[in-house]
Amino acid sequence: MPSSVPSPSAPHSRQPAAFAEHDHHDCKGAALAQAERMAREAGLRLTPVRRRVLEILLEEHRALGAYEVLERLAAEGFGRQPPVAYRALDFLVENGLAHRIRRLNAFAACMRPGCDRAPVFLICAGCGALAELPAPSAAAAVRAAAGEAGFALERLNMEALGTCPACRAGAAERAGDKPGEPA
Amino acid sequence: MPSSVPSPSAPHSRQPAAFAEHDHHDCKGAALAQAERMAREAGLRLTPVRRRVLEILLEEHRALGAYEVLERLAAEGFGRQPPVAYRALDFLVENGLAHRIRRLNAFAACMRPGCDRAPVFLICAGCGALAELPAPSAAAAVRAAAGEAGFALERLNMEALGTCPACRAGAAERAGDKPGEPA
DNA sequence: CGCGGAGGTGTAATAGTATTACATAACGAT
DNA sequence: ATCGTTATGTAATACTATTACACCTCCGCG
Repeated sequence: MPSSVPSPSAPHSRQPAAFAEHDHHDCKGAALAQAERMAREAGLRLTPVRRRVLEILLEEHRALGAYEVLERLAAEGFGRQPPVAYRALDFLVENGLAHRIRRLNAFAACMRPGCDRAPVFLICAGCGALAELPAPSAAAAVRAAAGEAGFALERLNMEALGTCPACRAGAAERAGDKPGEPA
Repeated sequence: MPSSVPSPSAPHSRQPAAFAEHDHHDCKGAALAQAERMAREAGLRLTPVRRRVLEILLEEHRALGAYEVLERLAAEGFGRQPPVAYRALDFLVENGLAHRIRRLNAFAACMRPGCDRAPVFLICAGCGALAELPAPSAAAAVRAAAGEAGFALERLNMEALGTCPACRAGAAERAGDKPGEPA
């Protein structure tokens, strides 16, 4: 039951869904619908394996390893060899429906298919949650600096490790109930 | 002989050393000296293996896999098991003397020990050259966005894939001598 | 209808990257 | 000199990813 975190109020303004309470069934459905629309328009073949992999990735706001995905596929009657998972994952990444999180050797569904192609990924070291944060100004700054160096930029990946709001709150509690920054 | 690329003039203004002609012996020596100074000041133990690994990384402006490093270590009489390389590499990364390039599953010497802890890495898809580009404004933008989301950022990694000035020039030539953007 | 190509799915085998566990040796401070 | 700590070395293994090839299905075309 991913949508039942009962903490009462959202303490921060522009949190990605991954870090906030939300109706995950909706959030998942919306992303999937958007992916399907895109696929139809772009003439992509969202076959059963591919679609199922996307659903699997959408089930949680964290990154899954290829072998983790593969296990679930195998359990459902799909192939049980690594290429089955890798091919579907590569397809999704290639077409902007999923992201590869290199720091984790893992994959995550894209929460904004069609939007920002160079978001920042926030990885919580505490709970493993993964958020996709739009940061156009960061991407622009990189583009500018690269251009000045004469480098033709094709792909950009930004990944951050840290602590999500919930885990910060938890840590602060355990450290002695003063909600300021403990250390 | 890494310092003998005879192209006549530098066409761009603020190129990192990796993309420009330069005296590599100097560049290497400077980075090593700076690393040694830092180690002394911080009380780090830059042991023979560690120092040698740093030298190996400094030999070229590209990222080396752990096993590539290991091979050279083994050939020189150091241990021949993976942990030998990984431990030294981890030490260097941990202390800001090297970087892990996740897109390549590889490691590279830090060209500015003590400076920017969150540079952007430019990876040339053509020749494999790797440049470390300071981009404080990009890092700042990410920090700001993360902070707004209530995320306590600890580590940030930005990696870009593209084409370096030299490879662009080569490609343009092969495509028909018009130095503008071909496609 | 039968044929042929393209792309997709499946398997087997293997390559490449990284870690755990444990023994030994070097160092640094009493 | 001795003890705790840190570093080095090995063996074994876990985890991640790719290559090579067989089959099959879908589609367009004669």
